[in-house]
Amino acid sequence: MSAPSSPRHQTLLAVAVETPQHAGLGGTLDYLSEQSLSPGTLVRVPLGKRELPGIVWERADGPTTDAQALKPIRQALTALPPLPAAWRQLLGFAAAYYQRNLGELALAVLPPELRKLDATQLDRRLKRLPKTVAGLASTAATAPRAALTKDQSTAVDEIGRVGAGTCLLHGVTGSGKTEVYMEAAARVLDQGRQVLVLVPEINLTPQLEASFAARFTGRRIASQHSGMTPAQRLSHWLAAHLGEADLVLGTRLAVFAPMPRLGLIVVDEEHDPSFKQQEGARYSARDLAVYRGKLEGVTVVLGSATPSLESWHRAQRGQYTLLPMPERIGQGVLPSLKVVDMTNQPRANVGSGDALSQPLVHALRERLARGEQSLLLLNRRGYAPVLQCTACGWKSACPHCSAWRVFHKADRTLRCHHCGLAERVPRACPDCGNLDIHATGRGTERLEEQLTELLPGARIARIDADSTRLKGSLEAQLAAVHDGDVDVLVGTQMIAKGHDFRRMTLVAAVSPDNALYSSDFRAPERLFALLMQAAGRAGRDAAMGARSEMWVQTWNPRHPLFAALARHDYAAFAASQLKDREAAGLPPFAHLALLRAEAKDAAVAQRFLHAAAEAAAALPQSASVMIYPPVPPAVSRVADVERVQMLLESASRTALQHLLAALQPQLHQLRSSHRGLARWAIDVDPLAI
DNA sequence: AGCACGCCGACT
DNA sequence: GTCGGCGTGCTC
Repeated sequence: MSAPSSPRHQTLLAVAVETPQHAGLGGTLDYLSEQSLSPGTLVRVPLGKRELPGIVWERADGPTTDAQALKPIRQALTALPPLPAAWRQLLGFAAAYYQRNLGELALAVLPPELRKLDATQLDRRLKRLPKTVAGLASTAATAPRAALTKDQSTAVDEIGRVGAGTCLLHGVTGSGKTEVYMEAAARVLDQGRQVLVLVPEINLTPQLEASFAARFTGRRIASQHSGMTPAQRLSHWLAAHLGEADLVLGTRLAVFAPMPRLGLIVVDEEHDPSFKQQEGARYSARDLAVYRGKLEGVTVVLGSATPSLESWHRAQRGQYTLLPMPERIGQGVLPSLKVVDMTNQPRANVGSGDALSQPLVHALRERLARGEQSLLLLNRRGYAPVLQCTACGWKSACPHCSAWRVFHKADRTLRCHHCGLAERVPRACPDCGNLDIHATGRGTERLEEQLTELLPGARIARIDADSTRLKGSLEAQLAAVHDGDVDVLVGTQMIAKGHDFRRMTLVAAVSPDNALYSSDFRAPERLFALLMQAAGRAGRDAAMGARSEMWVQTWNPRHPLFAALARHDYAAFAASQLKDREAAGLPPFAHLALLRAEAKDAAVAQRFLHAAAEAAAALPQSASVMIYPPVPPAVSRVADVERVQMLLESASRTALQHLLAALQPQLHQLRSSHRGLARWAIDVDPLAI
């Protein structure tokens, strides 16, 4: 006869478990355990009929749930050192700030492979770890090191001096920011501490990895990005967590890598929108990096040639230490700006889809004759953004989205860039049978085609999301450009990032105007960053730098953005933008949150948000928060799902936070009274509104 | 979110 | 007679 649940002493544990927020289960769940486990311990717990991974958390002295009903944990994975207090604090803060369930976020940022393991499997992985860790040590030949410039060594000294604070390293392209990161990292590594480096995109990791590997021969470098295999992700993460890795390099999710000896955090290209997660928990890895720095008492270095206005503003107010590096290394000169006033160009030239003005074509021919390279930027892939029937006015609308389908000439398809629907392009108008369908506007494919006509014999290449779909093709195409096999390169913004083209003496923005008057309040900031970055592609070679040019074709030649760009004057641009933002009550002078709702029927989403607005307005916490009426976003329907969003705005971040926290439970309730609502989500500090 | 239970239509 | 549609409800 077996005694059911002997009165053995059972301790009460709070466990963070992956329960979606709409499950109505907040914070942590309570479980029983035979042994007392320290917070941060990975456990496996029963939830309903399932067994899920969880993390032991600090237990708030809340009401003790009916102890009889509590279930015991299934397993404690004590072979893994507990996730440190600083990590738990970071996750606790992030979950609260971005309005997500703690367990959902905490488990989501662990390597997916780790969540699946039981104690036995974990033991096995940990036994094998020393071997993988040994493989992390850089075996690259140590690169010869150039002496630091005065700006660089000043910056490095400042970073060392700042202690627990944030530095904004404002260095123009080519000023050698990477050298500063590495030198600052070297000092920290020499103290036996770890360094975390965040980059915006996977594409940029191999490059930086190579630089760090060459600078730190023998050091163990771990990576964290979504391009790794699950097994790699896990072993590199374990190396970070166990303090076996010296450097951790990765994309935004790396901000959550536990590092027991953390001594420095670097965020490269801190202005890059990729640091903001755009689905699920919409966190900003850059902002969390700053918070983590404070939490762990380590220096955070934010680097950019064109800082985000948020960071710049903080630097101006003395909250961040500004480290300016205005000079390019090796006599590199920034290219001079040529603004083509499109209002002065012959109509025939600009009317019918010709993207290029005569002066620009002339400049391209000059480069061609001299054997130099040119780069043309056009932020729209495909051949033409829309097809139109000349007889009845039919347009190539997507049946599932409120957007036009883009004409891709290469494979004769109409493609929706929102839902992915691709169909063969119709030979005649589907509505009236007219054979004359007109391609309106231009994308990179069409620009490439036009260049082929305008520059006979020139070797023209195109790099965009379509031309680089296959793995490794981006690298191959970039290599072709480097090897001089390309005269004119056409591409979207993806080529403006991080690649140096030594023989490039002309960079042109073909059609940047839409960003100037976009409804997206960050569009000018992004355009300026893109153009500065693109300009930085040219003129790195001192000999060629002198005749390097940045061209801009615009209908608004007097726009102050171009004046600032001509002087490469980020500070002036930022000042004027900040003035606009202040006048308009936008970040960094106000704090924003979006409440988004999705439904098959737009009216359902509308009603839900209206109810949410009423509920919010009735809360005492809404006192200093502006609640705007729900509106559809620019593209309101995607894949037959209608979207509506509501803006909340406040001068006080805390006030906004309090309102969101108070509103959340009400939103869960409202959901049940709004049948047909697909989902809702809160986006704190949204990039676009 | 999963994963149950639960109550109505076309098949071996 | 059962297999299975997804509506409703619960998970410490």
